[in-house]
Amino acid sequence: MGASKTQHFTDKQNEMALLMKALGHPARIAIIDYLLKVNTCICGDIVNELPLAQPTVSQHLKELKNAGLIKGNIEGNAICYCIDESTFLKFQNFLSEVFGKIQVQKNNCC
Amino acid sequence: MGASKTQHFTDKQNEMALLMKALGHPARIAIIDYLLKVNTCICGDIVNELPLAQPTVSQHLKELKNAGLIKGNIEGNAICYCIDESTFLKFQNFLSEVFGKIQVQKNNCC
DNA sequence: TATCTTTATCGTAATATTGCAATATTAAAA
DNA sequence: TTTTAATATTGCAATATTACGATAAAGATA
Repeated sequence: MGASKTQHFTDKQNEMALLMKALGHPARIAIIDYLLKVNTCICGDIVNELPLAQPTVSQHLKELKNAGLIKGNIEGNAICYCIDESTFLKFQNFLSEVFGKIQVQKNNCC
Repeated sequence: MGASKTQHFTDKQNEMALLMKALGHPARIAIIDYLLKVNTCICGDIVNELPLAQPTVSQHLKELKNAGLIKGNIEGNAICYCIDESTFLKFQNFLSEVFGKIQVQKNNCC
């Protein structure tokens, strides 16, 4: 089929999965890496940083934006992109719960 | 095309993306949630916990196993699955770096 | 205004993912 | 040995993703 049966899962599970999926491509990880490295908004040179054609980069940026992981504002004839910290913090909270449970995992037989 | 150009990205970026991708489906998040909830290995009732057919669940389990997020051992005529803590810890380390950089992000214009 | 620069969108091809019915596999139980 | 139970694999259809050339859109610049 190809379409996930999202209606059968909790909102939290779906939300978590969407964030993970948005980061589930090396180009999008690279974009986030870059935005973190420069530690500021980027108005213009993301395309040059990636080994992909401009339409492809634009598409990846769109997906990150849809997931709420980055923000983009029009800035003259360029677009200014940066990390959306609030979504990352929410993501971090999700993951803290998960990792917290892992710490106390016991009785493994595998 | 449909195939990612993984060769152009760093090993770390590709590794991170694969883990994210493996968790980028609500059914797989639900499987991890369940394994964490029961806090032990599960030999048998994962299929009943999910609103999906048995072959579909089996496929999701395979993907989680390929990504190293869960371990599975043959246990009689059942399979015993549990969280692979070492992979999650590696994942957590990756993410700690990312979230650490987010904390000090400044000069945002968006 | 005409041109340049930058980013987005459209269209399309190649490939991947999701889901399940049917079937296979494997070991326990009868 | 036959049956039962649990999980995996195969095969397929529907849909999604990835990538990019061509083109559009929109502001800057000459």
